Amino acid sequence: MLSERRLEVLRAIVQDYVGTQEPVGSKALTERHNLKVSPATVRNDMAALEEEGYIAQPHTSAGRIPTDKGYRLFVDRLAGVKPLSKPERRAIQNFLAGAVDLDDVVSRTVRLLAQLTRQVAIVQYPSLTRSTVRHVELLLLAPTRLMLVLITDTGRVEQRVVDCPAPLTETTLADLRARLNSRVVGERFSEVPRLVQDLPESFDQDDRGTISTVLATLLETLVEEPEERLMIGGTANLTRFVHDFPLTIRPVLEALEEQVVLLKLLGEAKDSGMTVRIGHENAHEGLNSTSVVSVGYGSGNEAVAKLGVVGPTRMDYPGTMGAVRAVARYVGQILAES
Amino acid sequence: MLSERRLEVLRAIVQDYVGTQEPVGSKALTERHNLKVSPATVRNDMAALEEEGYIAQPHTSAGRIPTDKGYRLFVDRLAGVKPLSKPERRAIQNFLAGAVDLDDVVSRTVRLLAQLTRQVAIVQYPSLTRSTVRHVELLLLAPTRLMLVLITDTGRVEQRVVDCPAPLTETTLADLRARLNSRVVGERFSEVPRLVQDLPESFDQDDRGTISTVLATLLETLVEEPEERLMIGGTANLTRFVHDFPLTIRPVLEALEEQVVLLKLLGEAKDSGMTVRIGHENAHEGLNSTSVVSVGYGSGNEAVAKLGVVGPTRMDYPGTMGAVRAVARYVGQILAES
DNA sequence: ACTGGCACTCGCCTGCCGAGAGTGCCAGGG
DNA sequence: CCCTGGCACTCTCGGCAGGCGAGTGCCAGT
Repeated sequence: MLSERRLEVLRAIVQDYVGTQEPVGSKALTERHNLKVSPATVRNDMAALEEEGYIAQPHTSAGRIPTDKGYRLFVDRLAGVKPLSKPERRAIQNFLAGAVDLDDVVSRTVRLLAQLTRQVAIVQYPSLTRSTVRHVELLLLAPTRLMLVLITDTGRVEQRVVDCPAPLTETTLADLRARLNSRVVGERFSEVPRLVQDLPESFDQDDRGTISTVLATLLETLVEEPEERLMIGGTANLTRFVHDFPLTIRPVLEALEEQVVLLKLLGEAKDSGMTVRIGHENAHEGLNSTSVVSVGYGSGNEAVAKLGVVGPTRMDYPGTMGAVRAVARYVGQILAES
Repeated sequence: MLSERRLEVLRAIVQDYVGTQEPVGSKALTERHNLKVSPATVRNDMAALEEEGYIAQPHTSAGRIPTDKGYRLFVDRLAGVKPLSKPERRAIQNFLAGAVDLDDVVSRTVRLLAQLTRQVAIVQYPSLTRSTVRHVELLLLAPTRLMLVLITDTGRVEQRVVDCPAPLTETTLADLRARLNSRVVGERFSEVPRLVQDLPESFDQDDRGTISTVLATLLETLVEEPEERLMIGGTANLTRFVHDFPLTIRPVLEALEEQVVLLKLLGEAKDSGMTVRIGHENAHEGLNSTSVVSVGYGSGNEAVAKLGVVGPTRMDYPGTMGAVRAVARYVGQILAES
């Protein structure tokens, strides 16, 4: 077990390294933090910390830098979440409140998060699966071809073209539209399959096939993966770590281009509470030198999607976590209001 | 006026420099291209080209590199557009044909373009203003609140919430919906204002205010800036020019994050034909060391939006232009079909 | 008008050296 | 037993000098 002071030394190393981006030595440590001991003592502690794998030296006779394991301990036990200042919180609220539609909310959130953390921000669009239906619209494009438009309470619109096995009249369509809406409006997506199950039976034999097809398409749209879309921003912030360039930045940019990778990344995060994945804890190889801080957000007390930031492992964890948490909270508020 | 051979020398310099990324000297030139003259002669020509500002040397006793002016001449007079091979064209068609909706078309186009050119791709969403109306839907959300959904022939869906001055019945709404659609479906956006002008008059006095409000919202949606949305991809390709890093890459990434900048960038391009903007010809400062190749695309014979790529001034212009043109053509086809 | 030759310039690479930072270890003191 | 000061050692980094080679400009000759 590590003594209290050794933990203190580790904390000091992380803080200094995050600040200066340079390996930190024993002398500098005793000067900048008022540890009540001499450099020599700190050296012994550092040797112990290195032995345990919390810190490492890039080469002999350089200072120490934290390892992934060191950051992990720092995040878990040594640091809290740094709350934002009042003015910052006000600014966030005001900025988000100006959004005109869902796209705008997401895009503002991304910009905000990127600016606050000075890192790459990722925001998932609110998921369908936990949303409720606001309206289902059916439009006849051709006798055997119609368009299905689904509108959700989060303001999202999904459209699908349906090819029908048999022609459909405007009257039947209007009937279907009315009955469908009366059953599903205001309901959770997860409830819809049960609610429409027996709908085809109440129609003419001739139309049942078509109606089943339409309903099948609707259900398909509803269960569609709990979110395909997301938005990222702040990639220019990657250039701030000019040091280990461009070997690090290349794979990161590549990873960020793959929506699939990012979705998996957010998917791996816990559903509730904040998740921090440090360095090699990230499954994707390109992100092995980055950390991902993510959290769920939602309009009610349940998360409907996630957001987060990607930055170098040497990031300001308390500050980043504070910003991510605050943004998630305020986005949730905005979504609840609209 | 430059002699034929000097132009040939310039072309050779551009080609070699684009290939090797290194300043090219007189000896290498005579070896790699079969100019029928000696290095000494080429040196004289180079001196003349430098005098005219088409090439420059980074420092004394290094080879020459083309200037922006040199590239300009190269593009305008010395190089054509290199058509893609048959297999490449097939691949493009197949890849785009797999798209399921408009978002998918755009996202596939971006990926395709980025991959073909190995540069950063930008694709504007098809513009509303030149599209035609496929359907207008009106949904009552509350007695004095309705949602207007506009569906375009390019498969795009726009939605607006309208607050009405007076309550509206379902019957009136259905009436309005029917009359509105019978007038505008299949029409160009630009025609719509004229076509709906006298519509309020045919309704009850009480409803006219509301109907005018709805129509106003519709018209607003129609004239909305000739496109706000676009998609970019292939930013990881920026890391291929590791040389003048990161001084160049930083401002470029920043510029790419600003949708406004990109829209202006595409807006500056000619409406028809391909536009190439080289280095300092780009208004935005961050893009002074890049070239932008852009072209309009559309479902008919008119362009409804633009797409292009951003790359270093030292790019393979003929190849890039060929890829951009081909992709634009095939996207147009896909849009026309759907 | 083109060519070969020649002297010259300059950036890049290499090896070398000294300074400085940081370490590990050890013996001594509270 | 833990902390401390001292000391020798290691290794990186920056600066400097020298050699190499690519490339140039100029000039005299064909």
